[in-house]
Amino acid sequence: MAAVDLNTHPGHLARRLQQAHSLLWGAMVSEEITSPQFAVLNALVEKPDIDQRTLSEHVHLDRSTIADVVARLVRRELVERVRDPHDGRRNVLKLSAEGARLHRKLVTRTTRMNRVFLAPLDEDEQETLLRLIGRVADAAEELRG
Amino acid sequence: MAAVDLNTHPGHLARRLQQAHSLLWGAMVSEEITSPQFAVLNALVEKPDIDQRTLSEHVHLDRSTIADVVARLVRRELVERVRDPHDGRRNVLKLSAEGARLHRKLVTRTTRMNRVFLAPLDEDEQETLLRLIGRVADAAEELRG
DNA sequence: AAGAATTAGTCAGTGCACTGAGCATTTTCC
DNA sequence: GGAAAATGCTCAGTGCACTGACTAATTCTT
Repeated sequence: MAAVDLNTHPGHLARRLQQAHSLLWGAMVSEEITSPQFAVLNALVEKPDIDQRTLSEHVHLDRSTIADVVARLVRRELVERVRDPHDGRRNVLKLSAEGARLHRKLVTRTTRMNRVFLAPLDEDEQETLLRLIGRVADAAEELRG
Repeated sequence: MAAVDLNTHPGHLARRLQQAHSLLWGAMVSEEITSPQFAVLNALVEKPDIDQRTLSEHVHLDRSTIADVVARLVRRELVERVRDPHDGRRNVLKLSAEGARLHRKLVTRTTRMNRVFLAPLDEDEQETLLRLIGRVADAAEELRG
């Protein structure tokens, strides 16, 4: 059996896309805070005082990964994590003042970065790309959601 | 500053896409061999006897990561790695018989999996998605290639 | 031919991401 | 009210992916 053309494999392309993105992120947004960490900060701006499970649904990461990412943000004092007094299983999360400040700064940078990242495509193509990826990801997550 | 809609962020979508893919891969293709490992096997079918650097260009992974992935394939005896007698810096890689056999088996499975993964899109949309991702990834890799 | 520069690979360190097992705390059901 | 089920989190283990520092081998330059 002959070799396959990996450029027709969405998984391979997705990995390349993500990799290219994280490289550009490091150059244009932050070397300290990663894209998943930003996703967590952003979710906490939108919904303060949520627990880790709810957070994990919001940013589409599993509980273990969330625990790791949050631990790093806590270590940097960007997020506070306290046991919920009403339910001893939950950790309640909230942004620190520093975390909120950093989020504000990164929002403008990510906006700029996204423009550069998608610059090879025209407006319509950009919109199409985001929509199509969203549909495939939604459907696949549905399969074992 | 208000929170941002992560669904307009290509990096976040790319991560979700890749994650969803690797989940489906585990279910439909193999729990033993990962998608990057398959990419390496596939590259060695196409170009036998290449060294790790050349391989890393083919599958778009950096040298450290390639070394890890190849080490796992060597451990499973799917790939052989020997020092190039003509150039003592290089490792020459080749598939074992078992590696070639496994590659054949996985090619049919990945084809089936890709169909399922992209099923939410019609033919045109599938082709568009792959083309657009490819263009963005190519351009971004170009920036610091 | 000797020293400098380049090239291939390895290694340590960090971070993302999953699974599966286990622990503690609710909640549910009798 | 107490056993069983469900829920939230943690921990160990594996794999991908990068950077930066290092080693060894080859090639280039003079």
